Amino acid sequence: MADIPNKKPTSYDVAKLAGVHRSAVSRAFSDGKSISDETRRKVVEAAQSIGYRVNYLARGLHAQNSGLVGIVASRLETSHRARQVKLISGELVKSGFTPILLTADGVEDLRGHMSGLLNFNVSGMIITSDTPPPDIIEECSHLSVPVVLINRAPSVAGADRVQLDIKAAGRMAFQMLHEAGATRFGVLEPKAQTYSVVGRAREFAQNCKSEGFDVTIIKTEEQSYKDGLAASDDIQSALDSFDGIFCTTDLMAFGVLDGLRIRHDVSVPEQVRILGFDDADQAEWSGYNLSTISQNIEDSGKVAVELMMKRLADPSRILETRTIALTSVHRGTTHQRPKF
Amino acid sequence: MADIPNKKPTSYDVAKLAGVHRSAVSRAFSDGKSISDETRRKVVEAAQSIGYRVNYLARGLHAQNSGLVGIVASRLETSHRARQVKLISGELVKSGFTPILLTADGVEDLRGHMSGLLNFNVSGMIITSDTPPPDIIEECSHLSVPVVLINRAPSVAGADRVQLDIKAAGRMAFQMLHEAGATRFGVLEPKAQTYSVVGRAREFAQNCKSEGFDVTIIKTEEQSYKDGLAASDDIQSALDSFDGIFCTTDLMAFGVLDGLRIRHDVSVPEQVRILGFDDADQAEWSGYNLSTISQNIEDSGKVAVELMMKRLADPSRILETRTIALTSVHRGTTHQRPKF
DNA sequence: ATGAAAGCGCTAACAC
DNA sequence: GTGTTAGCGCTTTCAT
Repeated sequence: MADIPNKKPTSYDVAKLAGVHRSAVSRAFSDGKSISDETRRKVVEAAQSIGYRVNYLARGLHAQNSGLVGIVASRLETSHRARQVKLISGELVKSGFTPILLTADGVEDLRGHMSGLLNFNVSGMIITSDTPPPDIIEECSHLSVPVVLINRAPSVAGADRVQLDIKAAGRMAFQMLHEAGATRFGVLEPKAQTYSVVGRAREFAQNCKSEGFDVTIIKTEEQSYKDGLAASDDIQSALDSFDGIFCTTDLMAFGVLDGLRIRHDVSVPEQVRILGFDDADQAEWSGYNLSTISQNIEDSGKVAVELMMKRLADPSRILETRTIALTSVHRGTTHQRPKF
Repeated sequence: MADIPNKKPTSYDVAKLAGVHRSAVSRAFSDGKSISDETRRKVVEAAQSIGYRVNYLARGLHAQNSGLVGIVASRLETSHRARQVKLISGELVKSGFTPILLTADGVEDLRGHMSGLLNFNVSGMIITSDTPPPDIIEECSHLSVPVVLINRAPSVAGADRVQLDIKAAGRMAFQMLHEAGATRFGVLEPKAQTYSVVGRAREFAQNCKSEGFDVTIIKTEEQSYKDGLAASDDIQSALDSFDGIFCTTDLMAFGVLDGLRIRHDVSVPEQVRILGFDDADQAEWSGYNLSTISQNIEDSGKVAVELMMKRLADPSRILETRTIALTSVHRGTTHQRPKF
């Protein structure tokens, strides 16, 4: 193994060694080609001996695409997103693709990344960061590169999408809190435009109203732990107005819980019921035991890849939006004290 | 628009449109080539009008590599790892590479992924899952593909590595707990072989002993929240033996804290001081306020990419191991009650 | 500064 | 079943 690492061996080198033609080498490494067992054996052996491997780049030059698929994700550091990306990545690999992961926090990143991915002749893109600018979506569809959007605003056309059912989310949140005995509702709504988060806040409020209850919208800057912590002050300062709060992300719910219990000595769920959204890993930790709504991201990963493959198979098929089921997760912050 | 998405435009199409040769198109899109402003303008214009983009796959066929870099990560769903991957991915992009993300939970996955990456002529790989089998490392170095290992056992040669200073970690953990007044120590050590985690447990124990203190090793199955929770029972059942516990991952520390406080009504840090490791996002949440040791993963991402690029530039340079600085993070579980 | 031509490593269509 | 021959889209000498 003290070889000088020369140039990488090519199919030509293998052919020479095995005493066959380059095309035989190619056949040996592709399925369903007509080649004798004997030849294949010789080729594989020769290949192994010099450490040859098919160059997918060269192969992809011939096929119209590379088998690479771009994933663009934001806020990868959150439990929910990380799990989602892991799943998507796994699904892609399972289907024979190779995932390129790019993280984008902001539309400009996204645009740059999508543009860059195009240069790699990706087979498709799965976006779970921001909503891509229409012109770049346009460009993708022009180049027949499937784009699948996960939980992004339906403001742009030209992409398949997988989405949670926002209306169902709002309704489910209302019901869970209501069944837990709440009648004076509050909901956390981030100022930053995150379509899906803001959407469920609105739907929730809508539900409360149409059922004849009061709702207070508590504005937050963003949608993370510290925003929930800040919101807990608002809640405390008007505690009489609330006995049920829908925190539109689990992260905010954790902040609210910590703020309420530690800063303000408010007891959950006795004084206020708290409901999250996402079913982050921490939701089931004993310290939180948070009731929440789960997005079934296992499905969403599968579905995203499925939609991509369908469009790959038939680029002219009608645009599809698939809805992901929600599951209510009843834990300690809505019904009773956490039990251990 | 309603164009039929034909084949993707090639440099030839652009050339024809701009009235120049294909090579001029190539020059227009590479830096530092001699081409007149006038020609470049024409080319760029023509390219834009038909939506041409350089095909990196074809380009990479010529250059010996693709600009793709593989990242193989395990346990992506943990805050620590997700942050790390995000950073590495960002650093790579900043340096002009494109990250392929593969998640591997287990050595067999790893082997398969590394092998697959080789087919893409990746410029390098950054591994932060398991320790790769020697033969595949061997193959990489034979093909002059740099491999950088992050916090993996030094049992294999042939790869540059970035590592936290295990000895320093053990010492720092001892000091932090000792300075917080602990004299009867415990340390959580996962059975599963995770080099870095087990290593710091051992070093910690070593330090306690050499300073003349008792240490109890508390075995855990793995290294996550539920393992910490389980360990809290062991701690409780021998509470007199402990007043300072080093939880070798933050995740376990959270479990220990929840178990101690909720299940067993033990107060931290009065009865027992708790120290974590990683500085996960949740460590600074008010509910935990966990004292811990931070790995400065910002650095580790940068350094990993740097090592990769250095080896790319000079494949024969001597193998390098870089050590990442540690920072002690004093919060509420070692010194005093959390304040708010 | 530009065009011509060769070739990166592989696959596919065609003969035999 | 196997060899031959064209390319896939791009870059890079080498002339001019």
